[in-house]
Amino acid sequence: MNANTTVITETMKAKGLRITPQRFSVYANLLARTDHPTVEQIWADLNQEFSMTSRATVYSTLTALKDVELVREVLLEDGVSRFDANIEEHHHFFCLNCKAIEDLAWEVFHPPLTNLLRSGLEVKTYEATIHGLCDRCKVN
Amino acid sequence: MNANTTVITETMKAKGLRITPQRFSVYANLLARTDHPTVEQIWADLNQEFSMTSRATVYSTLTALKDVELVREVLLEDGVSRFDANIEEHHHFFCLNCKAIEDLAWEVFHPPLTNLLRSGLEVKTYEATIHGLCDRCKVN
DNA sequence: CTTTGTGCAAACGATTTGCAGGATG
DNA sequence: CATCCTGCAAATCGTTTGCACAAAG
Repeated sequence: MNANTTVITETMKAKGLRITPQRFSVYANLLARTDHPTVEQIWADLNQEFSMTSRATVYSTLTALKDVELVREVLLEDGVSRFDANIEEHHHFFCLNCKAIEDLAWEVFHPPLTNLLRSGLEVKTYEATIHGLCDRCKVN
Repeated sequence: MNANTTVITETMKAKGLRITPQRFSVYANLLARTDHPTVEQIWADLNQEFSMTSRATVYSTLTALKDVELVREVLLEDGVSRFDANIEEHHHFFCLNCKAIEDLAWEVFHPPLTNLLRSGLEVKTYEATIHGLCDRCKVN
């Protein structure tokens, strides 16, 4: 049990989550990647060598992690939910060609000019998505 | 056939779309509202008095309109696509309580500070969503 | 031991698809 | 009259649910 393992376990415990091998590996997998995987991708990844978890458990684990705000759900494409263990405030870059998703620094956008909003709207949070081409897909 | 009807027909023709009663009414319905309806809502609206179109046709019409950029698809909630005939650049406000969606002026956000982006990313478009409470849902 | 999680299979809801008949340009 | 659209039903796909069993604290 290395340091990282302990950190993950403690983080989950601190949020009141019961630790199981399935939950641990779903969260560890998500923490180790930055590509905003779908349930299917996480599930495939965890079951590559041997059966580790069912799809239904991946779903329920992600719901639990979302409820305690350890992961976020990202909706950029039609028909699939993607997940992100980066819970810092940030924006997203979406490659129109290869559909890759990348995190962007929060400072990339100035806060909204709330004086331009119709009065009556109460702002809680905001976030932006930039659509474009990543370096691999760009025609140079 | 009033002026508005002509405008709608001409707009569609100009984009190379074949005009049918179904297509006309889907687009006219979407133009007349600002609430970003789902397919189900458009379909229910058109079939209130008498049967006007099938769900499948609403889907295919929206796909056609999207392809020629007369409507936009908006993804803010899980599991449903919403549509918007406002094709001007704009942002969205999403009420966390009643799920209502409102268009926001483009100027509400300054353009992204592209110098803060990882070099290699080519920006095409961007848009932001503000999550908050609308006047009806806000506790005063 | 009591509570909560797991996994399977069935259920679901939104969207897509195949195809025969019908309308459009 | 050739092409494209419509509508129905069946199919698909992501996600949820019910339930019996197993594991966690």
